[in-house]
Amino acid sequence: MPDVEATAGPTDDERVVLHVDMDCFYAACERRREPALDGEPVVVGMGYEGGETHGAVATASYEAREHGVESAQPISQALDALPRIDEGDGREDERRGETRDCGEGGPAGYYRPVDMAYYESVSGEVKSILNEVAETVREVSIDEAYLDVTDRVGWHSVAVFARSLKTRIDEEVGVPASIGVAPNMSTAKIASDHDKPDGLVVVEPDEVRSFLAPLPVDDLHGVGPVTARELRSMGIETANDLAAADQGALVDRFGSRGRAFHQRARGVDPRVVEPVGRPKSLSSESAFTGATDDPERIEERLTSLAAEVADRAEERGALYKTIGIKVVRPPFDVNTRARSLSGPVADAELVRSVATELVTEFDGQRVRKLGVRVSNLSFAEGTQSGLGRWEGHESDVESTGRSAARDERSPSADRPDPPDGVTTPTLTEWGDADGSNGEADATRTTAPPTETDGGDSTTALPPGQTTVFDFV
DNA sequence: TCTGGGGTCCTAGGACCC
DNA sequence: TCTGGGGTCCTAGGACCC
Repeated sequence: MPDVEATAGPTDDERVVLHVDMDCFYAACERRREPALDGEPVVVGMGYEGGETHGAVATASYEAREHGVESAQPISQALDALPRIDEGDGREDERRGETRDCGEGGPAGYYRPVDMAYYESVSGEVKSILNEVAETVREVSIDEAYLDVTDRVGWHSVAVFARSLKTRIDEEVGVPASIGVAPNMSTAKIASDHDKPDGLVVVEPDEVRSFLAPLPVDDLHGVGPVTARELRSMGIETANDLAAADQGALVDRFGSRGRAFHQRARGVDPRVVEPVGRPKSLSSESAFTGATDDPERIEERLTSLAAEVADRAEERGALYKTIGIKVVRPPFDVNTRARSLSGPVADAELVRSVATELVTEFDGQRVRKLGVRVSNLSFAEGTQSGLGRWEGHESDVESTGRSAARDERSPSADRPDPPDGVTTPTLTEWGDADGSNGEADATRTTAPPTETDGGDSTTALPPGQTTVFDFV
């Protein structure tokens, strides 16, 4: 986070920031394609399949929330609070108890599994409207974005502007949004949340302090249950208390976050609205139905997670230098292990083999959830097809001398072997905006690849043969 | 409360280098 | 053998967000 002093450009008072937050987005999407759900309690479950009881609540409509269904709640618990409506599709017959017929009286709701592909497409429609009305848009998540409209709208007309944006999203896309307007991101975010659903709250610069003052500290972005509890133990209950607290004491207790809390409680947030950059990591995880210590199930699951992650990295043109796993043991013991390579790679088989090796530490232990993650990402300047090409990059070898790991997937049949003693560049450009990735390895070298020429892809490797690779 | 999945950022200690 | 201090990278864990 930049320092206040270090931030160039307009001061807080001069910026006009919108936070657009879709209301119960997943449920709204389900309603868009199934209008019969309008006005009904709708629960969208993650890791949930129709008729089942496992998984967790991703989104509950306000009607469902009224009956005690909450976000992140286990589906089994949601079903206790709000039984499932029997939709007569036959799936319900196998289940016991939780279903209630519509006519039976008592509240009941519609349950749907998450359909990310569909929600992404709806989100894309919303985001294209946002990008039309503002020059700077930061897409925070599938259902949330910040807009800086300082150059387009003044405080006198921003309410009208926001109102018409809401209407446009509703009419053109068919999902409701709440909007908060304020001189900075932190306050705009709180404002959008302040009158949900279908809210519109404008906090002008001279109202910021009084708007924030009475709010409980939990309402601040970045203050979760743990921090809120600690703040309360310091006698700090509201944003006003936090604003009045000694910043030094907050920093002592919360480190760098302490200063941000203090500032935001005072309505100061130096962050500038800018588009999100490249991802920093990619991961896939998956829970077992009940814990398992069966090595085959674990291996199998790990293999498919590794393939998923490698696929997604490839789609995005990402190379990774670190491969890691996550192992969650009952009751909820989270363990992570990671290993860094000597250079960035894009190699699905390597992800699998490293993940498999890392998980051996947990052999014989019961596992409830597994994850695979790649991090330390770097990106090719152009497309993935530019990776691993040797021709024409001799000069790069000299200038970068980089320890690029060999890219097993790259076409190599017609590629001349690199000269002895130099490394194979996997990228023509190492453009990382901040130079934080890769550059540090510039002086290190790795022996040229010695493994067999795998032909055109890793599939040419015999089963069980892993890539020859030296770890740091 | 029997807890899903995909991320970000921060911290702390250790290895290693100069 | 014991003494620094600065810097970077790596790993593991944790809080938080949607």
